[in-house]
Amino acid sequence: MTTTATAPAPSASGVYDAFDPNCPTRQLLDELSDKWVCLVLVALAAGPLRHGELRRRIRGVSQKMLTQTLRALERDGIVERTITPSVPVRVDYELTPLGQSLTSVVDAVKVWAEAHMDQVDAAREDYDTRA
Amino acid sequence: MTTTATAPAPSASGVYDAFDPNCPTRQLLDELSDKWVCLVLVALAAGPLRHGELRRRIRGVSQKMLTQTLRALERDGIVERTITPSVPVRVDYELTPLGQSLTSVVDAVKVWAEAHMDQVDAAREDYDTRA
DNA sequence: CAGAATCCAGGTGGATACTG
DNA sequence: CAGTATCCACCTGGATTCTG
Repeated sequence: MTTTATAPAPSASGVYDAFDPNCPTRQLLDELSDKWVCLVLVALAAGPLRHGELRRRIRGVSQKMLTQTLRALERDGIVERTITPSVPVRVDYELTPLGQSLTSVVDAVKVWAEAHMDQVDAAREDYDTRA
Repeated sequence: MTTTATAPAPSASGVYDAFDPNCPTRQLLDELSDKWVCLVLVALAAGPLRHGELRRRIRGVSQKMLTQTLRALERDGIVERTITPSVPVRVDYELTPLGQSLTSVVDAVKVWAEAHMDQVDAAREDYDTRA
């Protein structure tokens, strides 16, 4: 054996399956299935942004959640953090190539939500009135 | 005015924007950005499944979360629930056309996670050792 | 401006037991 | 089998305060 000391390998081979609760992809899927992750990535799709710019773009995120989300994404190699040691420190975040591939995927979820909101609303109304 | 009694319209027009914390799509995005939603939809992509079959497929879901997830999806018009009043009641769940369009989208997230797990792992190791 | 640290209310979700 | 109802431990995440 070379790697995996604690993490139980997908299935001894190289096959990952998120349906398996012990597969590491299950945890990754959970991490990516997040409102903030989606919004952060989509916001960065247009280009690098500073911490404050992101907060202004994604209205409603607390500073804590934004930092937390960015840290996790940075650790996963999805986002890159660049520090410019100027007087007030300047920190920029931008998508890595890996991050760009993920962004196009999660962006679709956001787009879907915005595109089908009306249908969903109609369905809810129908469901609720039907009791 | 015709509809929207309580919900604040997107922006008086028909433009939805999940970046707006008051836009209903923000809440919808949050609802869809869920591990279980993703797994349930992908599981149903292959065809209708019963409650128990879903539980067996998505190992690790508690019965409570599965029911809760299915109810929300049903209300949103994404999943359809069919009851067959046999002796032990039979309940089948299947994707609606709306649900099918969403499934192809969230499936991509699951696929991405499974396809890039190695890269993410490598990035994490690098990040952690670099301290 | 970026972010680390604390405090803590409230939501999340698992386990368990019970109904039809 | 499908589903509801409770109980409750744990975690999430917002607000606040403080540092470089």
